[in-house]
Amino acid sequence: MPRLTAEARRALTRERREQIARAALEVFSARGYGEATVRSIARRAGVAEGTVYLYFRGKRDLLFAAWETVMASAVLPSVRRAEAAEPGSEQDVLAAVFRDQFQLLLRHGAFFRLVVHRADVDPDFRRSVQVRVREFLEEVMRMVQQGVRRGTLAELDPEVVVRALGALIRGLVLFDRYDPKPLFDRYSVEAVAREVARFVLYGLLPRTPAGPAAGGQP
Amino acid sequence: MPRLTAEARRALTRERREQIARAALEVFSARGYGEATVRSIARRAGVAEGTVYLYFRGKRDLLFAAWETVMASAVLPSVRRAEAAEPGSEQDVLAAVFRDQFQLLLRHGAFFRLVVHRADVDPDFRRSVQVRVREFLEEVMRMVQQGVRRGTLAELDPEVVVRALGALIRGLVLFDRYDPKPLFDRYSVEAVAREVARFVLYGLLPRTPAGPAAGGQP
Amino acid sequence: MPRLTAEARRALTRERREQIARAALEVFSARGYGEATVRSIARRAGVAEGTVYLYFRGKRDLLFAAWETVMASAVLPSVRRAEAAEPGSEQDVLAAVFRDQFQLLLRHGAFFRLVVHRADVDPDFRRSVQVRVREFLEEVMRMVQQGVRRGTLAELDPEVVVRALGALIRGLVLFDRYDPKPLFDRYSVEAVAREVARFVLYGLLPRTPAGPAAGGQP
Amino acid sequence: MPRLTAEARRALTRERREQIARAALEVFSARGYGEATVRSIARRAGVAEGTVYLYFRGKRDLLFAAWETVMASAVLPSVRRAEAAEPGSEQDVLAAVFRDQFQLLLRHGAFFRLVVHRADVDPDFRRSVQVRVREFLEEVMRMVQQGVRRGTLAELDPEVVVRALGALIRGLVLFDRYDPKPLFDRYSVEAVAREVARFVLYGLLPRTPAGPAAGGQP
DNA sequence: TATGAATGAGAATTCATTCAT
DNA sequence: AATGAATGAATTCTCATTCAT
Repeated sequence: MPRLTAEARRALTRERREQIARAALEVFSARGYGEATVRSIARRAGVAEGTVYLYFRGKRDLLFAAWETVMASAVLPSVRRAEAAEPGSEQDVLAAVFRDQFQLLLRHGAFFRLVVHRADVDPDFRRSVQVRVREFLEEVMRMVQQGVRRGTLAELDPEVVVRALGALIRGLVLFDRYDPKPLFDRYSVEAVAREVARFVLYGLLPRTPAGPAAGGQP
Repeated sequence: MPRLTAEARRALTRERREQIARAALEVFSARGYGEATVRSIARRAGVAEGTVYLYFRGKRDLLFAAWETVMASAVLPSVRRAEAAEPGSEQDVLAAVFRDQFQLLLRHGAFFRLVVHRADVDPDFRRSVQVRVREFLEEVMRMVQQGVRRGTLAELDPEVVVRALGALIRGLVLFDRYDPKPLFDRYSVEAVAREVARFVLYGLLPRTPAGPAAGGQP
Repeated sequence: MPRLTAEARRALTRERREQIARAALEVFSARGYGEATVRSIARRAGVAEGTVYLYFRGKRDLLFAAWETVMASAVLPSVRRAEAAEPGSEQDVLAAVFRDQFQLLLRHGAFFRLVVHRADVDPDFRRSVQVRVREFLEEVMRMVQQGVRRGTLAELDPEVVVRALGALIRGLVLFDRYDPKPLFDRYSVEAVAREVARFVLYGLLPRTPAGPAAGGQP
Repeated sequence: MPRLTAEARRALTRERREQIARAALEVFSARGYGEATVRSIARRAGVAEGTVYLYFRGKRDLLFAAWETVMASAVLPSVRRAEAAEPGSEQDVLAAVFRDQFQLLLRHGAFFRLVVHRADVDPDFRRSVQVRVREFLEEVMRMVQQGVRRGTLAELDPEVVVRALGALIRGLVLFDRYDPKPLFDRYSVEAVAREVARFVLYGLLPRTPAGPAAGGQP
């Protein structure tokens, strides 16, 4: 005897699903995949163990859901937003993108590290991850190509540069935790983003006129 | 009455240990930590299950051993070797370091991804990882500082730059696997190393044809 | 949505616990602690192996539960019951206590022997046993002291006498099994109890025919 | 190439056996049967694990050997010695026997408790134990019967009295450990033996002329 | 004889999943 | 839909025993 419209019911169901998925995200982040138990996820979501199986096929399915939950908190928009909002210098746009990415990765660091590993072990999950990575890379790629076309970026191989930038972003944050003196404990996200942007644009070589790269700048 | 000298015995023991540690490395890399069973490790090492426990305290200990096995294949020396062997341009040294690191990470990619995750879950293991990361970072730091002092490198914040380089190196390789069109499937390690070095030295901004960036191209 | 009231559920849970504890008691009695397997206990209780762990923390916990199960079948009340029900001669009261104790010990002989040993090995379990032993000794002590005060018992050191009686009771039954011609195979519990009471009251020295010791014989 | 005579060799072998059996006794006493490992016994005996199997068929055999080791330290002689050395009063003889038994049981308390339990579980071992128990009981029995014949002991059923005395002896010591205020911590072996002998001879009834047993004594 | 490395059977315990209520 | 008790497969680890040296 349904008292709710089909739509209201579907909304409730979706909400319940998300509630459990969020719980899974938290538990996976804290304990890893193998150590996380369905029971602990159910408890954190405030439902019974059996209930989890009404919304998900099993533990594995919970990982997919947790991943989608994280990705739903906007990876993609960041690039476009940055382009739109800060049409200023190349450097500003770059710094903004860095900042957004850093924030996302920082919030879910442990989970990303789990994902990176888990994708090795579970081919289906790997495909799921790759979809998102591709989307992100394509965005950055477009941006770089545009810069090259406009003449505002050097003619480096975009294939490589794009990946280098991605690696820089993810790597800086994901590995920071293992750093004896973690960067993000000592510098603000803003500051790191600015400095990395400088580095990414001008490289390591000194900019004095005597430097080997001197005069090469417009 | 031992027929073997104490030394010969110790050598055999060490060899056995390494044999099992290598098997653990392989199984962990292929299956992850939770899914790897001591039995499968024993089988791959060609010993009985119980034998594993003669050489290691338990499954967890096998992870530590696998990690040491990987690190024993020289992370650290690579920097010094590069400096010594190629005293030429800054760019050449850098490219050489990149290349060595890439090779190590590529060989044990899945295991590094496991390590990165596992260190989140197991605090003791995290400490074990941090020791090695610190060693590596200190080496690179020395190199960068030297460059700055000599005036051959720009005055960027070394704290940040060092981490950016580390992230670049690890990130490029570790995440390549999740790339829809993996870089290292299409370019040689050598080529990627060269292009990344160019990027790292000169940045993304365009240079005049006379700049040294151009000289790096055939 | 539980179909059963919370109380009904709790009753079922208690019943299940007791069912498994009884099975544990039987298996421990038959095989000892080390040789008893959780699987065999589960089988005897008619449940799956995992179910045991829903009610008990582990094998060790089963031993504690079995011990409480045995002690729940009233050690302590026997003394009071005897005093209340048979207010007649000292000898009759004593015989009644002996009889009750004998019956309890006989029913769970093997388990008591296990307990006596197990308490050596497991300090926590020893404490658990001591609680019950103390309770029993205090009861008997009260009885003896009362007798001395009334002048109906000789002025022996009660500390020693109490323990002698305890030893007599437990010892007679527990060690009977190792007797080549077990006492309790040949005499009724009643008969042994009567004869031991006579011995305990009048000692081994001979008495004149007029002595009360004679009156106890048909 | 035997350098020793067959006899000398046999002596060495016997010594080795005893050395290992003593080690077994110690380890069994400390840890129980299930928890004792052959390795720990070998270590304590100062030999290799494999060596144990040259002298004993297996772990079970070590228990038999430990038991024989204990019994070899004279249970039996005590009664005869007592009779021979102290031909005085009945009470003195009894006290002497008690004393000897107490001492033996106290020295190997934990082991006797293990034996008492172990005999339940292992039928062969039970038979081994019964042989010794029988020997002891027959000795005491002879003593009691003699007393009765001589008219120095009351005409109690000797079957029962013998067992009561045995239970008293073993029980007092074996269970003392579980006593909240252990007797043997507070009284000397001598004192307990004396008081128990008094009890055993005269019983619990008061000896004043007004007492029910009064005048009953020769 | 003596050794101790190797074996592998067996035990306790955990936990994803099912299903009667 | 929701529950959570029950299941039993699978895993880690121990240890008595064997056997090549």
